[in-house]
Parts: sequence; structure tokens; C-alpha cells
Amino acid sequence: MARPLSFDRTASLEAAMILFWQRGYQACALPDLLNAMNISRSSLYATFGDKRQLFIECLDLFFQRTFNPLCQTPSQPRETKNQGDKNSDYSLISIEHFFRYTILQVPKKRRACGCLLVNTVLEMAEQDRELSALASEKLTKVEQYFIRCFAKAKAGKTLNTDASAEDLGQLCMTLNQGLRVASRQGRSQQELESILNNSLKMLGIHSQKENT
Amino acid sequence: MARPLSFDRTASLEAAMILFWQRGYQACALPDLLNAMNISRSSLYATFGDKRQLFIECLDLFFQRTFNPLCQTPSQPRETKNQGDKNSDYSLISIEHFFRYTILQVPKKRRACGCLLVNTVLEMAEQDRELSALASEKLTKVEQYFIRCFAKAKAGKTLNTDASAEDLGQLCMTLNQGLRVASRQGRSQQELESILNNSLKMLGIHSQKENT
DNA sequence: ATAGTTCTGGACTGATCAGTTCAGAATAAA
DNA sequence: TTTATTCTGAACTGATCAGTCCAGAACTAT
Repeated sequence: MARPLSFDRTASLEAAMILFWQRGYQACALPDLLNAMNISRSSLYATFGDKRQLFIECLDLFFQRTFNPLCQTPSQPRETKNQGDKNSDYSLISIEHFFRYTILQVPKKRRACGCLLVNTVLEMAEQDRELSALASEKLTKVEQYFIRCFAKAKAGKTLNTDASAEDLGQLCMTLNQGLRVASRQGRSQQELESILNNSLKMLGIHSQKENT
Repeated sequence: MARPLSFDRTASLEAAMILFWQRGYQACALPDLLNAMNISRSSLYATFGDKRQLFIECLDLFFQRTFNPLCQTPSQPRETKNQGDKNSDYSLISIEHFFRYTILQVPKKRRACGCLLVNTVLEMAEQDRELSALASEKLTKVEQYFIRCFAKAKAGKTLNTDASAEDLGQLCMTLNQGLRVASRQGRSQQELESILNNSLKMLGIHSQKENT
């Protein structure tokens, strides 16, 4: 009945996410965002509320994009789209795939952004507790998935260790966070791959790719 | 011959460092800094140049405060003050002491700040490469010290592993960065201690305190 | 074509930012 | 006390910030 939106909502949202990911929340000025999203000021406020609400949507989108490849291993492709939680196999392979996929198999520019959730936790910790907590909760969900993976691997005798699944998952998240810092530090693909291989080895995840 | 400064330069610098540590570079507005440092606007510009130069001095100060406890283990207290590099023993105990000292034996408020260097690397990565690189270099110095510690431990048969000292040091730094993220996430003392113990165990550093 | 609705560019708001300036207060030496 | 020097409070600069507003453009359904 009336004029339709002249832009693709999700495309604009993704553009905003990428800019926030690169620069952080505070350093993204509205004109930069509008330019990247290719929409006008009024449209942003009409469609997304304000800068903060837009950012929250970006956190959600980023989480989906991060969590899905973790639940959906390449061997088990597209079937369980909904939650990605019920039918997945929680295997250690999915953890390895997650790291390799999100750190190595990614263009250099993206890799150097680190992780939006980690970046947000640090940036907003004293600035906006709610945003920081939001990002933190999402990281916790990932950690819980790690824990389930280790628990299943231990139960299935795939993994032989005296450490508890909780401890392993926690450590896995600690290494993950450290790796994201290293990524944003601008370390080279080789360095990151080396750190990653050593991390996986240490967690008892023996890579297929490096055993040759 | 003339009026002396009405404030203690180093005390003001430390106050600025703490504020930057808590809030990050961008979120520290000049009025907040002036208030914390208890000096006037003109004095700040006369004494420290500008906000950016002040921040650089704060990075240096933070590095000193972080690196010294690493070089000076409690067993080897105050003698080697100058560089802390020549005479130190590079033992694994110094690594353990470093972590326990800077993460656990610290008031809650400080712990929740994480690490100024890590925070800065992330915040300034796309904002001010030079500042980010400055913080990054300091982290690299710490990593190199880790590596020397592991090398010496391996040579002295204190540590038995097939991993190289370089890999161990790199991993140690990855865990360190992950722990600082976890700290700023606001995790409890217990959680951090658990992660820390598991990290040390994984690196082959067997704590005295948890063997009871 | 017309009418009805929705979208959007650009101007505007008041607040805040980092950095500059300078008159006058404060000090030390004479 | 006077003088020379230095420090400092407060006002000012121009730029930029997030968010508001509205007149007019753009589109659909009739």
C-alpha cells in the first residue's frame, strides 16, 4: 500500500556488524555506519531504534554466524538448522573444525578483527555493563557447547584424560579468547596456525591435518 | 627560581593509568582524567603533552608494574632492580608467581580490569595502529621472557616435555591473554583460580599450592 | 492520474569532545 | 617588598557526537 524500504534490512545489518567488528562500538560514528549500511539517518532510527539497539542486533547476528559452524560440522551439513543443538554429535572434530574454520579459513582482514564478542566484553566492561554481559553470555553458551563436546568424547572413549569435561571446556574457551586476542594483534596466519595446533594438541584433540 | 608544580607527577600518572585501565582510552574524557589526576587542564598539557602521549606513558608504567613481578620472584627479592633481566633465574616458579600475583592476589576491582596491554591491543587495533602496536610489543617482551623460562627449565630437566620452549611460551601467552579476558568478564576468584590451575598444569607447571 | 501512505535527505538540537589561550595567582630569589 | 618566573583556573575554539524533525520525494493500490 505504500513505498517499500529501499534497502535490504539484513544486508544493512550485516554491514553494520562488520563495521562494529572492525572498529568497536564507540569508534563507529553514525555517519560511518550510515555510509557502510548505505541507508539514511532517519531510516536507521526508524528501522533499528538507535545505535545501541542496532549493536545488540549485531551481537545476535555475530553469535549465530559463530555458533552455527560449531554445531554443524562439515560431515553433517545442513539438516539441523533450527537449534543446531539437538541432533549434533558434540564431537571433538566439531571443535577443531570451529577453530580452523573461524581463524584460518577466513580472509586476512576478517581474521585481524578477532571476535566481536571478545572485543565487546573488553570494550564495554566498564562502559555499559549490560552490553558487556550480553556478549559474555553468548561466550558462555559457546563454552557450554565445548563442555558437552568433551563430555561426549570422554564417554565415548575418544578422549583419554583425567581432567573433567568442565575443566577442559573452560580451558578451551580460555585458549579461544587468547587466540582471538592474538588474531586482532595482527599475528600471521602461520603463527596463529602454530598456536592453534599446539592448543588443540594440549586439549587432547589430535589434528588429522598435521599427522599427515 | 619560580613556582613549583603543585602536584606529584608520578602520582598523577598512576591515577591516569588506573583510569585508562578501567575504562579504556576512548572512554576516558579529559574532565574525568583531570579529576582523577587532580590537576588542571593546562597542567596536563604542559606536563604530559596531550592525551595520547599521556596514554603512552601509562602503557610504559603499566608494563614496568607487570614485568617486574615476573622477573623478581619472591625467593629472589629486591636485589636486581635495574633490568630484572640479567640476574633472574627464568624459573617456572617465576611464571607461576607472576600469574598468581597479578590475577589472584589483587583486589577484586583491579582484577576486573584485565590487562591494560591486552585491552589496548583490542581497542586500538583499527583506531590507532601505533598505540596498538606499542602495547603489542610489550606483550611480546613478556612472551619472550616466558620462552626463556621454559628453555631454562627444559635445559635443567625441571620440565620434561617434547614441546619446544617457543611453543610453550607462545601457548603460555595465549593462556595469559585468555585469562585477562576472563578477568575483565568479571569471573569470580574461584573460577579464575580453577582456570589458572588447569592452565599451569597443562603447561607442565605443577603448582606447589594445590598439591597440599 | 489520483490519493494515501511510507520512506528519506538534510537541516537542526544540545551536549561533549580535545586542545588553546591568557590573565592573574603563587612561589622563590633578590 | 620587589621582581622574575612559572603554574593554573576558567573561558573559549571549532569539530563532532547521537538523536530529532519535517517537508517533500517515492511508491502502491485504486
